[in-house]
Amino acid sequence: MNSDFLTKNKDTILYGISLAVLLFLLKWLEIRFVVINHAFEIYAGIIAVLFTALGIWLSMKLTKPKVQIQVIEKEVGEEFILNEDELNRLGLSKRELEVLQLMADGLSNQEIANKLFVSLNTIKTHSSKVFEKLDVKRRTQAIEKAKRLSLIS
Amino acid sequence: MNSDFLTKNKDTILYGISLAVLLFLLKWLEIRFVVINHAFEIYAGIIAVLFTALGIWLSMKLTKPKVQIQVIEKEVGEEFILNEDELNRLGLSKRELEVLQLMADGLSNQEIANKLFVSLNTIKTHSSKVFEKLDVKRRTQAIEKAKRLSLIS
DNA sequence: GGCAAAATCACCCAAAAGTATGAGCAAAGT
DNA sequence: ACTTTGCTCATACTTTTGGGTGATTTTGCC
Repeated sequence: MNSDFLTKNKDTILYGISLAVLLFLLKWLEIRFVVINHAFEIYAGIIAVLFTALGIWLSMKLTKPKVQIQVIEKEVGEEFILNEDELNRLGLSKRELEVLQLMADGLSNQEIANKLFVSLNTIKTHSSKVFEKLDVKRRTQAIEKAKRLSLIS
Repeated sequence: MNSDFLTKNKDTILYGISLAVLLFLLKWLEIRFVVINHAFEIYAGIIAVLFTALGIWLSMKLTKPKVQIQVIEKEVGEEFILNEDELNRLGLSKRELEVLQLMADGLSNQEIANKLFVSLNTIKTHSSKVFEKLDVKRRTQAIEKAKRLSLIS
């Protein structure tokens, strides 16, 4: 309760104390400059600066810092993530998957063979194994199914 | 350039003008209270309040609002939207596109012919036209390119 | 009606894809 | 040593795809 009061009115109390200090200073300077009358301008300038500083400090305490929230929307792409579960379930080997991906990229069997430094026969063998494991009849079916199951990109 | 200077130094100028006004006021009050010497406290209190207000106002101007950037990731859906521009550019007819889609679905030429109630020769003709317009050599290339260009789903 | 484009169809042929069968080799596991 | 798995390769054959040529019909626009 008591500490609530202090916390709640912290700024008010601080302002009050600051003002009291400054007013005391003002009074003290007033007494001095009533006596030494020719330095009146200096006295006035001092209180101006002091109270400006007080105002700045007070303002920073009173105003909550403005937080401007800027929202940026970032589109998340279609990044391909291999479906390892399905891959293991179907039992496709690394080589078979490799051939399947190149098939989907539009390469002919001979082109795939050239790219992988093997013979055309090897590619035909892998293709057959892929069709068997995917239970399809032709490459277009294999590609469609492999993309659907996230086996290839 | 001139307006740049004004915009950039807006706060400084305003502070300067405010200070000038207040100093003028201060000088004016100074002249009056030199004459009427017994109201010195009132004069001191006035400048205190005025410069406090100036400080508060200045502080609000000087502090920049904090900018907090919040990034929201937005998932791009899988919804197929036909790329009509590309379709028009390539000049694919409705029928050609239809055949291309069924090709990508994994159907053989004969199966496509059956589905569309036309002869195998018709499908072969449409295929050839599709390959020509897409500048590809085989169906796997046609499919890959058509998907890339959002012509088929 | 005339014209161009699209759709449909036929036929011939070559190339590519797909099937069937078999074999060899290396690595890993039992 | 034996078995299993994956990769590689060959041969013969069948099926499908794709290119070429040509024709007819339908559709849409002026």
